Amino acid sequence: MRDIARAMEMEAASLYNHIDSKQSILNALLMDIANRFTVGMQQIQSSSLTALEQLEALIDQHVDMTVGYTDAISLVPSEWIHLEEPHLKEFVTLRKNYEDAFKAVILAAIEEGSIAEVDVDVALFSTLSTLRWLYSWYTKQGIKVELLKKELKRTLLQGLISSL
Amino acid sequence: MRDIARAMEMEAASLYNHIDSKQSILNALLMDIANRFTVGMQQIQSSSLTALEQLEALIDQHVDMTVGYTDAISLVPSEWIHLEEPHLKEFVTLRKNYEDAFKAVILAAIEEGSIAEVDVDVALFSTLSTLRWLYSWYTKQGIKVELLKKELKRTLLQGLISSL
DNA sequence: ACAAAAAACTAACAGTTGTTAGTTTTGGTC
DNA sequence: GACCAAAACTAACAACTGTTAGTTTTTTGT
Repeated sequence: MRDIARAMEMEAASLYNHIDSKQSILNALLMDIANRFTVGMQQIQSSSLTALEQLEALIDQHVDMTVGYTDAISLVPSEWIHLEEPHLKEFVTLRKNYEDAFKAVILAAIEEGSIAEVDVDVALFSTLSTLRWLYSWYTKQGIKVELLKKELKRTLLQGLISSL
Repeated sequence: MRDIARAMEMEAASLYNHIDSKQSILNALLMDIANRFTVGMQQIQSSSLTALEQLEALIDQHVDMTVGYTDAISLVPSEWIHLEEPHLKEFVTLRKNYEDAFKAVILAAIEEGSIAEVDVDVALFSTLSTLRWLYSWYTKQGIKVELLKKELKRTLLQGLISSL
């Protein structure tokens, strides 16, 4: 809290005119991110895109979120564990729902024949690992957003796309 | 330190009959992992395997390390940042060398024509993201090691393997 | 059985943590 | 210019952190 205060050029105690607690900051940041991903997933689900196009849209969404909310998104891989109840349960539920929906899109893509019959759980884990860690990597690179989206879709999907 | 002591059924102060400091524990764990990966990379590099086979051997090595040293390996993605100098520099150097060697294998695989002409940096980042986060995922699954290796190689490489 | 070494213990330290209470300053409205 | 709320301040709290000093207990080798 004293680090945050110094960055805002005030005393630590003054922060409490604006926030309830340190916990509430973590919660606000994580919930904002979780809600944005949830809304984005709903929009993609209710679209008329093919499953493969939905997969591409999901990758694009992760890139946009990473570029637009880099700092908050850096909390997602590890820091969510420090949430306290009931916020922890709430966050884990949102994340589980998102993963289930993501998995359903991969399954639909297999069924429509646009990607190979891979192990869905391994594919989901592998894809999300890359997308969740993007924030730590893309800042070091001088890569343009559109190129990043293109190369990421190529790397993540080309492997999945059936070579039949 | 008091948590560690409780797990070892002793007082926190008693730990210092066995270790120098909390820092030294982090350093010992991370250096052991870093050295094992470095040695493994050297063995693979000096083998007579093709570049593609070397890539497969690297994936197998990550799986073996993840299963064999799950706890210590969980420190690698995020906790290394808390190392103090000179250990921090030492660790970062070992990691950079490993990444460079990994990248060289991907490049060699492209040159020998066994994988597609992908963006090497994106492919390296994507592959290492998955392999580094494996520890957090595989314990939740009841998956057998050999199956995990097979499916992981399929997911990570099939995407790379040229469909010509 | 005894001396020496190893490893446990109690007690306490100095520094850091998130936070509260009470007070003073700032900035906008009548 | 007075008034009031918002937001800064100072001072301090209780809990927790890694670690040390000094002491007692346990283990080991002769």
